[in-house]
Amino acid sequence: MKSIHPLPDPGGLPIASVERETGLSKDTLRVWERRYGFPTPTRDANGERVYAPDQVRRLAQIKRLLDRGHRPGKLLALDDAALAALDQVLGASPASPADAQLECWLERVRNHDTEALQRLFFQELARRGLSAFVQDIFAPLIVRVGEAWSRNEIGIFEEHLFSQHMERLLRTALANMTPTGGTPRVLLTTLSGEEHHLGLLMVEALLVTEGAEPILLGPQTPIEEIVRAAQLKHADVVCLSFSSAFAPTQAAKALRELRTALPSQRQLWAGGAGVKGIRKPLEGVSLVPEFQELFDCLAAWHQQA
Amino acid sequence: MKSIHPLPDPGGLPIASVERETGLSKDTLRVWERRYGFPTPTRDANGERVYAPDQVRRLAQIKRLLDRGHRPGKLLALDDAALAALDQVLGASPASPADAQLECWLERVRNHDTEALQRLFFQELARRGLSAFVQDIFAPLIVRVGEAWSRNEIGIFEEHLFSQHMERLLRTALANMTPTGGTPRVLLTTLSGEEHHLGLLMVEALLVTEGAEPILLGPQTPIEEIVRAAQLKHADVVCLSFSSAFAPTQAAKALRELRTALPSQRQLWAGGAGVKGIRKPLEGVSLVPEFQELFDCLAAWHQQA
DNA sequence: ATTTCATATTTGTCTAGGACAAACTCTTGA
DNA sequence: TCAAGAGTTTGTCCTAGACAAATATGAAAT
Repeated sequence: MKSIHPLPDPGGLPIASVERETGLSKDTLRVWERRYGFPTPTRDANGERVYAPDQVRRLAQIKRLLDRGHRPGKLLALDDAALAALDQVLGASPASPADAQLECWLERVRNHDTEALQRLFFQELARRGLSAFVQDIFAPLIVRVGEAWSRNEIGIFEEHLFSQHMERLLRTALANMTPTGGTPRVLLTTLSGEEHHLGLLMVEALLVTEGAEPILLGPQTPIEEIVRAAQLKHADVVCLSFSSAFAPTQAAKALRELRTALPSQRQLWAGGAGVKGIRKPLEGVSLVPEFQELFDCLAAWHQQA
Repeated sequence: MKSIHPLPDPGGLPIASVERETGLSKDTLRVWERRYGFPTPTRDANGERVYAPDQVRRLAQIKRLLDRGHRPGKLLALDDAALAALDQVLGASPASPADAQLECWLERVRNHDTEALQRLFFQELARRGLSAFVQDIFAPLIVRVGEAWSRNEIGIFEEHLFSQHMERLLRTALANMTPTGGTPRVLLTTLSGEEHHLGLLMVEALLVTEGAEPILLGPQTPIEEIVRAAQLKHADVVCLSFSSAFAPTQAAKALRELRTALPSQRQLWAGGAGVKGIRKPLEGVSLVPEFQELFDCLAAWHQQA
């Protein structure tokens, strides 16, 4: 019974922690080491791998690029500079008007200035409305914060404080809306193993503004229970959220399983960065990598009904 | 990238799915098979394990009993009947005056009647006030729901729906209070490995009603980040929450470590069912197994200041 | 009768390569 | 421009041994 968090004495992490932090399985971590010579964990007195924090961050960075479609063979051969360059390519993408604004938010996150964040939140919410706020500010901001963390620009504490504060604000905004009786009824949850739940809140916000009725189930529901919940709550649609940490092949597998277990008249939608890695379309499953497609799905549902 | 013959047979599951559904790691599943002769998966054309749905259900049941404190060696030797019997055992709780009322709430949870729960919530909140509501209704109710789940009286779905709904209601109630500027400033979080976060919300509610200023950091913060957060946010107190699922020895170890890493002028409080198993008092750490003690701690702080 | 310590058992996670099918890339031919 | 085939890359699964942390057991001491 090895302890789960072998208190990082020298600041190195054991393989289980690295799996949790990066979303790369233990098997993958070991096989990369064997094949590509990276990462290069040291060993503790017991012969077990100990990963340096720098390498963990690098693994997280590689994982992000992997999710964007790059291949391991290429990425693992690159050095820090080339990796950072690739990271910037997409990050600095279109110097969009909102870009400077996001940087402004990010600065507040870095300084853990919760009061300023709160002010910005209500200001932008009033200006844009909930739906546009979530799409233009909130979602990109979460991505940026994740990137900033993997680049070591902010710590776990800043990331947690940001998430917690944003969750509170978003829930406050949602509390004032009355979502009863709309259609379609959408069951919202994540699969076991997926911990990120801010995505669910964002989807809930969009659904509410579109007049649908979300049924928020919280994260980590086993497939069998999702099926039962959909039936008992008379859901028209089951919508799952996948973060980029969720392995696309696992996601596809689980979706296929769920699709066969679910009565065919209930639709199945899958959203989040985690579905971008699914290339082949799955029969009877609507993939919703971007929020925009969510509106298409809603429209299609209404037309069908 | 092994795929998993997704559903060739009517319902055998590959090991990865069983891991996801039961929460037992692949390693554990394999070593149980080796040691105890259970489970007994068949093999597909490819030599890979295929688990029968019945066995998966049984594994989930075993996992529940495991979390309740039973040991694998015993459980895996039992047959279906004995296992079911163990599931029922925990039954009779002491009949307290509020007992009938809690039973009434519980009935609503069983029927996933969210509207009735919402009505009850606001009714009781208005009658008792936030602080008494949390202590007399909310906290005991969470315990009951957990028990009901482990007795298999309710499913994961009902438990999730309840948690999610209660979290929303509690946050709504908290949103209307203005917690700025109070003392002491209390940093609220859980350690890595501890997922239950409703306890944090409850503590937040109590602190707010007492005029203190909670700083909610969300769950799963590593120790070094807690130290940094306490410093940067000028927290007077660091308060951690431990659910009963958290091993007491781990908790004690982590608390000792945190205590030495934290400047001595910052107090350290540890609350929740998980600290009840800590026998020895820890120097410089206030153990707060019940909410009542939280008020004592607050009073002591004010006196000292 | 309870606490404390030392010893024995139980139990989950780690290790090592080898193997293989699915996913992906690249070529070839219409 | 697309389709089919051949070749490469890549993640997950396999076996079986090892070991430390967690827990149980028994003996000695308060």
